[in-house]
Amino acid sequence: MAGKRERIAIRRIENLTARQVTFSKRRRGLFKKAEELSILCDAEVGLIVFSATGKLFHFANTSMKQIIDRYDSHSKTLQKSEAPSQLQSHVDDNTCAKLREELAEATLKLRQMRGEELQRLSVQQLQELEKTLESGLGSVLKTKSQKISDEISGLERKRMLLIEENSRLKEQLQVTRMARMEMQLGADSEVVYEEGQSSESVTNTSYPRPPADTDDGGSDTSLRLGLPLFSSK
Amino acid sequence: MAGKRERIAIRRIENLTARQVTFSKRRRGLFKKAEELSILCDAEVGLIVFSATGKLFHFANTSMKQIIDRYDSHSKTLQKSEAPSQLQSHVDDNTCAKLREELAEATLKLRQMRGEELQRLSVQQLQELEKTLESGLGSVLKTKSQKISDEISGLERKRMLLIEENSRLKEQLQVTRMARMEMQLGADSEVVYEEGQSSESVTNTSYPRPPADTDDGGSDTSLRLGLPLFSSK
DNA sequence: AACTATTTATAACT
DNA sequence: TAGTTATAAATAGTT
Repeated sequence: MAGKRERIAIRRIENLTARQVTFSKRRRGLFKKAEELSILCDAEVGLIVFSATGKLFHFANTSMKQIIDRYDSHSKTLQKSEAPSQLQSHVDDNTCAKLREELAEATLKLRQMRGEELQRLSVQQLQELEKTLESGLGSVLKTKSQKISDEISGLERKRMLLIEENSRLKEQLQVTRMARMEMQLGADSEVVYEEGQSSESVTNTSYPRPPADTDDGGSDTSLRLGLPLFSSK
Repeated sequence: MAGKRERIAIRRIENLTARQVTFSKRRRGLFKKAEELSILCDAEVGLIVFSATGKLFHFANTSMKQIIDRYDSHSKTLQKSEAPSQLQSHVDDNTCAKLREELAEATLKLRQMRGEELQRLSVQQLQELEKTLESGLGSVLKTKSQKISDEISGLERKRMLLIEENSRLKEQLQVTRMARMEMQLGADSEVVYEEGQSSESVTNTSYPRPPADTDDGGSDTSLRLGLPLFSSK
């Protein structure tokens, strides 16, 4: 009997067994797709995977050496073979290396803030991280509240404007109808019945269209902006 | 409506346009899956793809250089300097620019996670951020609890060992004193007073130094490791 | 690029 | 580790 069978979130699987099983399955799928791409589209594909336990898996439709060489010749950044050639230590290399280092550091911090790679941290560091996250979360909640509040205020303001306009229109309509009624009083005796109908309609504002179309459109826009905010939680 | 929509056979797509379209679609899918594998299973993944037209696409969750180096050290074949001299003549501007871009993005994300630069985010994005932060915070708390629990267990274990050793030492001391007492009973009459002092000391374990110094040092170490955990909250 | 009918991949379960 | 199945994702053919 199957339970709930949903897509997992893309973050490190904490359970060791589950992680290994998923690794096996997805690795197979990935290599299959790599091979298919190389065949279908006449592409040169090289894929290297090290499991968390350090085991190596690799695929190359031509040869890995060839692919790596070709990669090197395209992105001339991953050089520095152990000993011999340190000849080309340009300023650019340093800049690039520094950038890479900073990026690696930032990426690690991001992962840690997302709850990954925490094992290596001390309790002290974890507490600092916790404090940072709580603070960040607080700011986010505050900003979100502010934005929602702003949107609500905006909608309320628009609503008030519409209500005002509506009143004005009702008044105008009333005046118009009164004028028409007076005109008709002198020419037709059935006016009384017709007036009752109209008066009721105005009071309930239940006529399909107000005279001005532009305001109706504005109202629609407001609703479209506002509603998803609360349905997406 | 749609006609027959079957899986294509896995062989080179002859039609150029179809091949290019399929390449685009499948390449995206492949890279996505490569990234997912690296995140989900904590694997090191490097993927290099050259299109039929010679364009390079690549992905590495760490750094391609690191992965290739690791691959080389595993396959133990094409290490050393294959053709490093011509490759390293200059750093690819694109790579450097890309690095800079990625770093900027990572830095922005970090700042946003810390609660800065939130104004430009939509409510939707703020909610995603909130979810991420809550999730990260949960992981941090979980990890911290685990670590503290581990430390407590370790301390408890050490404490038990010390108690054991303490008992053993007391016993030994008792035996030693008894023997000494017996020896002195025949030679000196002042023994009774001295014995009373000593006996009380043993019972309270309040003498400055137990006979074995090594154990005392171990105890100090435990305390130094343990106490800061709880005073730093 | 966008849209779907289908095929695949795969998460949870055996 | 390998199979099964319900469901999510990818994608081939089309617009």
